[in-house]
Amino acid sequence: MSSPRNNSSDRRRPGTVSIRDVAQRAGVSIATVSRTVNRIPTVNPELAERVWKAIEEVGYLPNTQARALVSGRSHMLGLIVSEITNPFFPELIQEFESLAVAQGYEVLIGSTNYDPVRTESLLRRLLQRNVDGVAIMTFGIEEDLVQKLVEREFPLVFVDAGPDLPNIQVLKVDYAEGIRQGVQHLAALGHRNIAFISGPLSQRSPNARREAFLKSMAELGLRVPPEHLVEGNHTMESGIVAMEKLIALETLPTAVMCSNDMTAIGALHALYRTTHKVPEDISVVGFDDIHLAQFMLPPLTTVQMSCKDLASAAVESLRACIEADQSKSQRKEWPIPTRLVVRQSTAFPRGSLPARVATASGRQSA
Amino acid sequence: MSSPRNNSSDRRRPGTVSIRDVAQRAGVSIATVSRTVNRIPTVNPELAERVWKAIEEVGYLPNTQARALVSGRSHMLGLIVSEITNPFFPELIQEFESLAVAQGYEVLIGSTNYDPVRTESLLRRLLQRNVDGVAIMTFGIEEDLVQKLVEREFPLVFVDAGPDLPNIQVLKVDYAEGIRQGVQHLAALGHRNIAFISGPLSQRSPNARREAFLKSMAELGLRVPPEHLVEGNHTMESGIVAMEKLIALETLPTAVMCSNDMTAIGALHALYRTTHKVPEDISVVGFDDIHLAQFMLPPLTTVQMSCKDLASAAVESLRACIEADQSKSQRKEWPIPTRLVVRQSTAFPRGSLPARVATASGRQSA
DNA sequence: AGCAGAAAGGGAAACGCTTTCTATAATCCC
DNA sequence: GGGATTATAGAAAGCGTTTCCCTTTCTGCT
Repeated sequence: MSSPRNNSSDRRRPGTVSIRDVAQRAGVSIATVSRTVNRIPTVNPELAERVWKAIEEVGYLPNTQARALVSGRSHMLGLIVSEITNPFFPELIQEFESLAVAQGYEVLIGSTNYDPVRTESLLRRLLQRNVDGVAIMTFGIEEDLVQKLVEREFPLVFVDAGPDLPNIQVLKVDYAEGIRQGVQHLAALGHRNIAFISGPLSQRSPNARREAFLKSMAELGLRVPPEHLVEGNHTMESGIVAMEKLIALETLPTAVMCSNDMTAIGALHALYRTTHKVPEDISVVGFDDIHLAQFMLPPLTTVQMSCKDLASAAVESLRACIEADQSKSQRKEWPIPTRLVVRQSTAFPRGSLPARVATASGRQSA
Repeated sequence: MSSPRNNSSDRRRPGTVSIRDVAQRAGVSIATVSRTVNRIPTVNPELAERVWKAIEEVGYLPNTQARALVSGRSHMLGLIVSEITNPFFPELIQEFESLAVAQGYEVLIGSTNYDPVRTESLLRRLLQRNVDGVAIMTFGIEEDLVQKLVEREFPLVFVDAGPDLPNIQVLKVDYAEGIRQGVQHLAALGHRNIAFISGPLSQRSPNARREAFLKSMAELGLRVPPEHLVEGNHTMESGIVAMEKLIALETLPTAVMCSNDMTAIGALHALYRTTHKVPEDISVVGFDDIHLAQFMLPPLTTVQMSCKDLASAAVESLRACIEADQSKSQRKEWPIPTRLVVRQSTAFPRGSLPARVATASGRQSA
């Protein structure tokens, strides 16, 4: 009882039981307990059983910090998003988290709110917490900032583009395909005047979306006057403002594509408030396919970018990177497909054939 | 160089620098470095400066795991919410996180999705990660489950009600006040037939909201027939379904209160699809005042429960609990006020004075 | 001058675990 | 049956910190 290191001692939080308590209870050494817990095959099955029983009895939970300290792996992943209040991201977080947990990782979440200062301190905090890897799913980030912080080989996954360092993976979203489908869908309905409300052009991904739009239009020989390209910031409010700008033009475009769904929802609101009817007066297409999109009035036609795909590629690439046995896993790119989901916010432009014939407007009672 | 423990040694992740590297560089012992970092006043200012310089030069970041191991504090807080995809919760998470970070805590987030199994494993994971405290902001949880897991004195904060254990704090949301304001607002407009769409009644908080509604109605001598009380589950989908049930009744109530905003938004959709006009045909009141509420069509009248209040009470109570020097901080209750925010989804019932006179319907162009 | 007490830095233990190394007992082969 | 091999368990060395305790050097007082 006077051993210098007796178990269940001094000032630990009451109820905390350590590996020593289990060892004592089972009458084995702590090494054996550790091996049992980690299912190392060299431990005698009978002994193992005794250990498990002891674990059960004393209610032992291995201390993750201690584990992390000795193994060098924290089994935590960082997840950085742009804005947690944009509904796209909670959906992404949910997927990411459940995949990560299934692989035995915990997730530390951070939202940059588009603020470089916040972003930097966020990343620093994550590094200090010894996360095993970070997914930066912000659709645009100051790269030098990252580069500065992560000179060491550190598992990192970006969306669209990242610095060219070892261990850095990139999820390449195929904006071109989904957006082309959207443009072609509108063109097929007869639209010629299609406007685009972009995200913040200081960032990479919003730019890529806009480029994809312009390219798709060019392919069809459709001109896009500069006043039909308005910049927003991916929030609903900015969608409202942007749409109001378009409404103020002499000639309203007959269709609008938006860089994300929240923008499209804002656009819908602006149109509704000014008694423009969607899709009769103007068609609207979003991007992301968030859950809310199908519940809009009318249900929103949008380009789907599956968070499932995004999340699973992110988790998978990080895991591969982390668990790779020093075999330098080459920087790898993971393609993320996109595709158009046609709902009821798009129809023939006014003046062509009656819209109702071709697409349900969704405004009648069921 | 052949010392058994030379710095920047073997298989640590390249770039990782420990307290020893700093000590060597500054020509002091690791104890001094530690004291410097922790700003213990007994270290000579000149020496401290040398140490800080060395820290800067080698790029030292203290290892949080090691710190946690020895100090017994992980400086992490758990935050459990019902459903991260319900927009109320990201708003709450954001507030909670920024307050926690300001206090030097990191946040581990979990979403139960109303699944007791998930909840249990979630809580277990958090305990295993040695979080210093957990905020269970789920508006309803199986209490025995918690009781079982948290027999030890462990800082925990609940919404509405929790088991009566030491170190357990409760945020008492004053549903009565906000809901009474809502009911009285409707009654003052002339409504007599007011329906209520509740949340899942298996949980505590939805129940409290419903009770508050019934009580407020009773105070005014207003009867609530059973068919005007319909149960949902706080999702938009359930709001749609619930509203459809009300619409199918022989006589539509003239107003509906909802247990949360997502339900109200669902109700709005159901009404819109069946060509009922809000607020002319029927008034709708929500609860929570999520960001989206003001962007509904019409902007939603709702009872505000400030996430700021909720988050700051949660963080503050946990912090107090954690940092209390064993002085048994009595179980404390923290009141959270609620209040009605009148927007444009409520008006005189049809048949009374013209609604437009008294309340802007918000449907005209600005 | 001599000593008490303070100031300040270093040595080393401890936190709870993993893992290597070593010791013992059991098994094998000729 | 004896030496060599193979299973299996324990001892102990860390992992990177904090902190207790001790030593050394001063300062001040009689």
